Amino acid sequence: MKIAGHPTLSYLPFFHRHRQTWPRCPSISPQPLSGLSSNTLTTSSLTKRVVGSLISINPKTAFQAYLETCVSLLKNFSNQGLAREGRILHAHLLKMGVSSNRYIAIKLLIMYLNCKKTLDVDRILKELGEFDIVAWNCMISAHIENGNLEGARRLFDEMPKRNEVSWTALIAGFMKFGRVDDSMWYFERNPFQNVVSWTAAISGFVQNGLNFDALKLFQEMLESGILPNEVTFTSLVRACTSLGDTGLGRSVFGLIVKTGFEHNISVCNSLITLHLRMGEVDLARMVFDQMEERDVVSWTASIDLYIKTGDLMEARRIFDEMPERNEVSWSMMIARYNQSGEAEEASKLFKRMVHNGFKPNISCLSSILSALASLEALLPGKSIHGHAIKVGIEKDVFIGSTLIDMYCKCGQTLDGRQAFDSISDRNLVSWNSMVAGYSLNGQLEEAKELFEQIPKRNIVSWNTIVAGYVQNEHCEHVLEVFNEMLLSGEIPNQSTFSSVLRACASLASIEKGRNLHGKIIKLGIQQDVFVGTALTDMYAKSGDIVSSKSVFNRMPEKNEISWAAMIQGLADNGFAEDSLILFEEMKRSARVAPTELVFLAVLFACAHCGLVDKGFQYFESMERIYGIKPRGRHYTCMVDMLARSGRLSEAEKFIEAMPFQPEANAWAALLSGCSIYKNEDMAERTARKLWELMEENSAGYILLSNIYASVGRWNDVSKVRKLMREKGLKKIGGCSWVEVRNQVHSFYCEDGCHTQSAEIYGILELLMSEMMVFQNLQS
DNA sequence: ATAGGGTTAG
Repeated sequence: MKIAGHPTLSYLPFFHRHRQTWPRCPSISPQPLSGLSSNTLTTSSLTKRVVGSLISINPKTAFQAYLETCVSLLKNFSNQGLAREGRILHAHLLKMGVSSNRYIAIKLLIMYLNCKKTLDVDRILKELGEFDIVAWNCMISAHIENGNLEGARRLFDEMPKRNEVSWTALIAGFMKFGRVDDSMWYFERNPFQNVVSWTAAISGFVQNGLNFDALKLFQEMLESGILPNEVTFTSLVRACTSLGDTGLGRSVFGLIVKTGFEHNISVCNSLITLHLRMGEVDLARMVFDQMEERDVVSWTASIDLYIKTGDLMEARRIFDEMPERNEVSWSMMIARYNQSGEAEEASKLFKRMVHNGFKPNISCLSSILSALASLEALLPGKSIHGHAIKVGIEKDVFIGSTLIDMYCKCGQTLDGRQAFDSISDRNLVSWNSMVAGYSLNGQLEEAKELFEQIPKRNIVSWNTIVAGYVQNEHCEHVLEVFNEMLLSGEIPNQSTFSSVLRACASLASIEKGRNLHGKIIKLGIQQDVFVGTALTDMYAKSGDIVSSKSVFNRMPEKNEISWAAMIQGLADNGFAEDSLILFEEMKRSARVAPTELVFLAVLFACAHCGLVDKGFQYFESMERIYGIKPRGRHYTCMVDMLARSGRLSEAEKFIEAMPFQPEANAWAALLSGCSIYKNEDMAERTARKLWELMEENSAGYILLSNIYASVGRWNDVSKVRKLMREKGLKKIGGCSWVEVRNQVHSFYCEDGCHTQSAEIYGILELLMSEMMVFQNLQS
């Protein structure tokens, strides 16, 4: 609401000093309970308006501003059900002689209605005259705003006379709450059919996702001789946007130009989004540039102009500099940060949004919950959950699905499941999130069971379960699930291949991997970063470093994970020097900075080249140049590096000087160095340290017993083994496997695991005897 | 009566 002759902000300090001269006003705005529940109408905005009315030279404007202030207050009281404050204001208005002003009277009516003061409602209705249709219509709107559709319908039936506004209010009201059939019942019986009622129905269809029906209704409207206006077109464009039909969008765009509505601000706003959704960034920019006037919606829509070109910084600049922001602008920016993987910034922006008095709605809350999920921030997530319960939206699909994600990413699958169960209208995202949540927390059985129950699976469901098998190291089953997926008719995408290739990498199953590579090329998705990275990794892990390099070199886009895979791959395959050369190349040319993972590969390469000093240089540069705090694994790498090169006392000093508790593997690396370089004293010390750390970790015991075994200390070996048995720790058996006719056959240390082991041993014996015969013949 | 914003898999 703009007031003519509104003073500039520089007048404000003056009035702050004289605020007490303003006649006592009933508690202007109730103090917000917390940042979240604050109302958008703040005390300062009211003061500004009152101040404006006082110093305005034009008395007519001042009076208007005064009325508007009262109306804002009434609205505020009405929304919060503050009947007492409302009564005080009513008395004030009576004294000022404006309570009979029709505009004010109607607002008073709505206030009493919302505060459920039926007696006052009846009194005002009588004062206005029972046949005041506007008053009745306002009451209907107020009921609809509160979601009380039956109340609205009752009033509609009771009212002595109805006009086109009454009918349209009901049509739009039912649409707003998803009751399309009820809405159409009134639409068909409406005696006042005009553009507005038709448009209400069309936009209602669009709001409820019935885009095609909206288009059909539009056609019917044209056939019945009613001409569309700018509002009709805005809704129509939105329908095209949701349908994603380029041809349809173009023809509607053509119709708009032909009928001369292309300069309307709302039409342009919807067109910007249409063009952006169709991938026509230039067209969208053209519409935006040619607009004569722009509003919050235009600016908000223009943020995506930069998001489409991948320029998040520029989008943020637009957001910061746009002339006005509302809750949708904030939500949009928060969502974009979250989608770009900048959850931290999203969360910062959310705090600022609440601080600035904006009320986050469902969309915004689900974005922020998603951001908190990736930050694994349980407490803030819980507080948002609490807020959602307080305002009664915890059963919403979007809120519920993001709550599942948030709780599960924080390791709380039970709470996640509770969120899943409480969603009133579950969709595929809810199901997929829950399946993902289970497999993320190692509950693969629960994940499988839930996956089976999904009513209608989509590509994400399949990818989730495939990824679940990979995460939980059931790689041998991944290919079975993948085949099942193919049989179900689902076409795999880059995400699927990324997981399945990871399984092949850990199985070192080169044949399967090559086969998948072929499928990838057939589907034309070999350009994808994730696919390229997974292929590079798979070939490297399977020992085919030539193919690995060739895939890597051909990747049109590389991220930090791609570089890490190649650097690690080279080091693993014994090309440590090449690995370090590649790392230097990455620092020179890549657009991405080295990460923890890359450094781990680099340190590993140094350890295997014996380049201790260079390793130290890299280690030291991690924090100094790149701001990456070395983790336990990096320290272990360094200990290994020193121990391998025989610099045992340095290794021991290094491990003692660590800022946090070392990994068990670090001690094990040192111990292994001790056994290679025969340092009995240090071995004894180190073994004791390892003992202390080895409380519940069977891997540590195994390391220790292996090291004892390697130096022939069999007494100690049996001591360790005995201790393990006492503690109930089971040795994880070694495993080996072969691939025969697309099926992986696994063999474990314990005999007889394979179903055909008897036959296999029979054949083995036969082969052995033949070999013996052959050997005897030769000698 | 309208336009701009939301959740899941790698």
